[in-house]
Amino acid sequence: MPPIPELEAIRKSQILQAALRTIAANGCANVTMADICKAAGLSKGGLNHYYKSKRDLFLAAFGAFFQQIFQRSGETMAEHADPLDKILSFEWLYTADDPDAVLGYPVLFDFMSIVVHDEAYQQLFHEWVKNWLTLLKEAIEEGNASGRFKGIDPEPAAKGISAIYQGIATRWFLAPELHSTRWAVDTMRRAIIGLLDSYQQET
Amino acid sequence: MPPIPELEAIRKSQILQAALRTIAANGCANVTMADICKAAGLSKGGLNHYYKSKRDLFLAAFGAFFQQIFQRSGETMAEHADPLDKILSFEWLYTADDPDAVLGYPVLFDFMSIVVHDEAYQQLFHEWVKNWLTLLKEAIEEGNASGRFKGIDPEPAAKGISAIYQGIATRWFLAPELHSTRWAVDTMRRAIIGLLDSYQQET
Amino acid sequence: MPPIPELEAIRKSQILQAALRTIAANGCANVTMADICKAAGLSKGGLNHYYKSKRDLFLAAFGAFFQQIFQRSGETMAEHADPLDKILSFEWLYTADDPDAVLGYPVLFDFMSIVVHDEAYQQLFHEWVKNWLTLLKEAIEEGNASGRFKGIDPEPAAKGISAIYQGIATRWFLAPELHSTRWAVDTMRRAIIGLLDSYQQET
Amino acid sequence: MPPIPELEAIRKSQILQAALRTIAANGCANVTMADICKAAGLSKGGLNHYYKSKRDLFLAAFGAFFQQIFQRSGETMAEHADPLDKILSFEWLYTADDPDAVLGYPVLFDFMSIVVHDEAYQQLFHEWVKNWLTLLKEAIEEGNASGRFKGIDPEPAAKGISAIYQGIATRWFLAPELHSTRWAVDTMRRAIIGLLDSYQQET
DNA sequence: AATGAATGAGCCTTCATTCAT
DNA sequence: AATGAATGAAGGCTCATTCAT
Repeated sequence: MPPIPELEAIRKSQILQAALRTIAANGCANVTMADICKAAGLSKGGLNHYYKSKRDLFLAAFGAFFQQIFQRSGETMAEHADPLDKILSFEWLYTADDPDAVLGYPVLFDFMSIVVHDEAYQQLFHEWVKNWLTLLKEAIEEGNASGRFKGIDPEPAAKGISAIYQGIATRWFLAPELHSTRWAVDTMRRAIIGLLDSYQQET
Repeated sequence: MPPIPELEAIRKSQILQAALRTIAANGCANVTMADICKAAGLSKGGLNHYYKSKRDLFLAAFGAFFQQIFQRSGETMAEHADPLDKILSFEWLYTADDPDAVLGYPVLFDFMSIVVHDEAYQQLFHEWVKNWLTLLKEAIEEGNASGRFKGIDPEPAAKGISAIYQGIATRWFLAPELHSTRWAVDTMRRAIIGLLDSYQQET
Repeated sequence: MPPIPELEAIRKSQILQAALRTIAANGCANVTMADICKAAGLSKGGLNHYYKSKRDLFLAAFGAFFQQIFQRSGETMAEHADPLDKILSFEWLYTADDPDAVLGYPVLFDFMSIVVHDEAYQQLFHEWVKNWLTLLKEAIEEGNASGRFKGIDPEPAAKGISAIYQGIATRWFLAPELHSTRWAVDTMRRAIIGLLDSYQQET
Repeated sequence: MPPIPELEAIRKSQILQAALRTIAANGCANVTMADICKAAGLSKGGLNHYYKSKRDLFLAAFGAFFQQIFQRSGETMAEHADPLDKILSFEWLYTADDPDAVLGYPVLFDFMSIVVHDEAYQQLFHEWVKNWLTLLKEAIEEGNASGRFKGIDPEPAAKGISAIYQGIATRWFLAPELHSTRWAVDTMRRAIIGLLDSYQQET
């Protein structure tokens, strides 16, 4: 009988966070199990006790990552009352000193490059996108219901909003010399508002 | 004293295209030099004669890739007279049976995941973005000059357009079950037009 | 101060039988301590409590194995009155549905491959052979005494009988498609009787 | 174009013999690829050039081993004219200073312990047995034809002879303190002649 | 008596790179 | 210009063993 019943959960979280940190720092392709062991403060065998293979560990780590991002997104949205404000609430994505953002992008880009060739990763990506879309659709429907929006079609609009966030993020993160945070936030608002307007139904 | 002076150029192109095909098919992290040799129909030594290291080869391959995409973009733009049409002319990016698009995305996602951790790749990304922006800015300025647009600020608008293209492409390519080509094209037009409108100056 | 003094003996037997089952199923080279733990229904630490190392455990397991086979052999022999019948009583060795035979051969072949390189195993093999020879020599001497045999030299004859059993067993077990049980039993009888005859002293 | 066309065959033979030497010396279970590399005078990568995996290499090594033994057996048999002499010609198997015998047994015992759990090895064992049987059956049939033997059934007799050789070899090699070469040769002759006699048909 | 978390040495395998020809 | 044999470092994974509880 283990002295600490939650030990497994604690260790797993420890390992997963260590893995994400290491991936963010070095890039998936350059991360070795030894790196993660060191970051997690565990031996090879100790890590193996919790995750049977590198692939297992990586999938779990990415899963945890998306879980965190999703939770953060929901919380930030909930801080706003106005539906449009909710939709525009993701500007923390363009905050250079936000750890979630700064650690998240390297992980995300690595992840996407793997998605292309790996079905299990595709599945994860799928779920993440759907989670994000759910949050956005709820905000749009709320706006439609309250009269704040005029019959915006939630499905394509949510997908468009999410795509815009990601497109701007890509530029902002990968070519910061060319794309200021100011530009990112400003462009995001313009493009999203423009897109939403295009869906508004004249009465 | 090469008997055929162009041989080097021919071989290099042969190798580069083989590398790109292999990268697109397997993903950078899974590509071995042996794979590329096989695809190029050359031996290890033969390949080594032209590219001294894997890194050299990959950088050259990505360079060639961006060169191709840039040329394609310019040509497609030039087919249109209206500045807005030029700006919207990249919808071939969402064409499932376009070889440039279909082979291009895997390469691009791999590329971006490396950019995060590699300065030389950052440099390349930078140039590619700037090339793309130049094309877009020219179209915007042309529209401003002709009165088609009303004083749109070319710099941020071009960056925004380019980011929108990429954001939608990411979704369309990585989660095709959720994002139809129809949605991609439609959303791209709505978002870009909305963005441009937001920059139009009322007189 | 063990609450149940026999517990140690019970546990050890439990472990040894589990080890033998596992060895028979997978082959020594493929057996892990974890396999044996699972088969024995014990944890690593529990097993370690009784056997300090894999080597210890294996030696004990093989010892137990030979003990079982020896006992079985003696019992079977004792069922027969005639010395020749006693000598020929080992045909259970060629019985496909005899658990001792079917589980025994994999263990035995593994054992012999180790004997070649390990002195402690050699010792065990030695003892096993000697035990077997003792049984056979007793039967021969009994036959000599009763006049059933005519001055057969017990030592070399017993060794020969034992070797014949084993040679036929090897073929019968490892290449059953080529060597039927019928052939095994028939050949064993012919060869052993032929050998014994060759030792009979004409008067 | 390789300077020495036979290089591959030479290297492979080099590697195979090195592997057999190492297996004979240490036992399959204790042989590492590094051991074989050292014995073959090759690096890990060099060895990998010729054999893609340990399993591949081992199968090839055992194949070569049986090939050698088979050739040796045929040659030795051919030195004798009389069918019975041919059949009894394998006494080199009990020669302590015969390299084929002394190196061969460790390999053979290792091999048999693997046969139990591995189909590919079973196949090899099968072929080896069949080859051996073919040699023996030819001699028996020759004896039958010449009148030296009287209608001995070649199939079961050959199997019996072969089994007797092996049974005696097992004892002689694994327990040499108990089984002298003199005993081995003598017992082999007695048992084989006894067996053959049992097959002779009275007229 | 028994658990199972943790260790770390060791092994097989891959692969970029070199170099004699 | 081109081949492919050879190198050796590095990585993922296994597993016997230890030990705190």
